[in-house]
Amino acid sequence: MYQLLCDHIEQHVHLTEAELSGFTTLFELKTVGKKQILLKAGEVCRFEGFVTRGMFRVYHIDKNAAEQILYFAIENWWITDIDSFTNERPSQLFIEAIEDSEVLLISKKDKEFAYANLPKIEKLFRVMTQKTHVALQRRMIDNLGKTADQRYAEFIERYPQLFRRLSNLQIAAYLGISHEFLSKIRNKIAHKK
Amino acid sequence: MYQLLCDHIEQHVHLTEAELSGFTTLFELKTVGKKQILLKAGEVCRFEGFVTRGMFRVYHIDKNAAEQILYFAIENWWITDIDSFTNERPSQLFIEAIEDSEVLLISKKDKEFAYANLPKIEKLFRVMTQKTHVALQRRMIDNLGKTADQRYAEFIERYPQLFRRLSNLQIAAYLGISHEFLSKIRNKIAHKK
DNA sequence: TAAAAAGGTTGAACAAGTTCAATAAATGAA
DNA sequence: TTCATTTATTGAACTTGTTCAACCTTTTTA
Repeated sequence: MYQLLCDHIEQHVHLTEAELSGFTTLFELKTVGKKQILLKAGEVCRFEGFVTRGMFRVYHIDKNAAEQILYFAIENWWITDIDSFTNERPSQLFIEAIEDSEVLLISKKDKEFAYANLPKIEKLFRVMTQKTHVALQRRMIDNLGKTADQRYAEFIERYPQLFRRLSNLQIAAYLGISHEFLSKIRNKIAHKK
Repeated sequence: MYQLLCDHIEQHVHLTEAELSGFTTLFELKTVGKKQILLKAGEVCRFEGFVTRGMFRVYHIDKNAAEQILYFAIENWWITDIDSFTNERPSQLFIEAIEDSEVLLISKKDKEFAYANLPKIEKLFRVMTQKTHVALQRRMIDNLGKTADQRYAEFIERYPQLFRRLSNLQIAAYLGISHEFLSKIRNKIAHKK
């Protein structure tokens, strides 16, 4: 599973053997069963994680106990509450495995060590945060201007590999609609052809 | 107006006199009149800008000619289409001055020069992108789970300095609702007291 | 300073999305 | 396999938000 991480890094920056192993040895592998929770709202997020197997959801729970899903993460994606992790403040988010999963974890101290000693790692995370930000901007625009039907159709098209592995409950929480309404959208699509 | 930029940088990283002036001389001051457009969808965004006076909006226009506002930027905020700028691809966004404004612009080449020669600048932009990302995540969660009334109330509370300077048309496009509906929300609030 | 343009409000009819409750289907654990 | 739990579907009543058109106020500009 360290190979997945090495491949991922190589796609963004070029490190020497020594740099690469120096960085990857800062990570610790953790096995997480389905429905197990890695982070609870209220706790400080002590890790940044690279998913090597399975799938996670990062979500918020509001006063009405409704869940809003910020993102899903499968193999090769990162999970953390970036605000809680970097500023060491209590998180507003939950992170939960929705499949049996494996994740490589790095602590804040070790990440800062990497930033201080491996300038290319600073670049890696700057570029990754930028990419994530661009994706979130696009999603924001879609949410501001599009109907649930359109957002659902685009989700399927953009993330077919997530779509296949997710329940409609999860997708509805990601789209910001009730699962009943998603069911009605699906019915309409099925009968339209 | 270079002083504003220097102060802003100082809040995030500590640079020597030489580093600071080496970086800030890469910027060029531009005066932009109200309603003037800095970036049109379809063009490649050739600048990253630091606002020193006035106000901008960064927005998208969809197939129905409706506008979705991604963010506003007043003094001490940055404007760019980060995707178009870094990857040199056609933008999907517009950037327009909504007041008479002044902005300090840096080109991609000069920004890369800064990244290569001033490692602290890489950190500056990583930290800023992270902050922006955290704010957008919170806004995303609000959009997924809250009604327009709640989003409007929170906008006023969180950004009173923007609220005072913005028309309801702009705020509606930011909240993702019609301006007529925003008007009805305002009416309801006014008569509730 | 008049005219035009832009911004704001209101109401009525409509469309999009929620809630609740009932039921069915799929999955998981014993 | 069986029972319990989770997930998905459907309908009816309701709430939230849109659209369009009319009208009024404020700001800009010739």
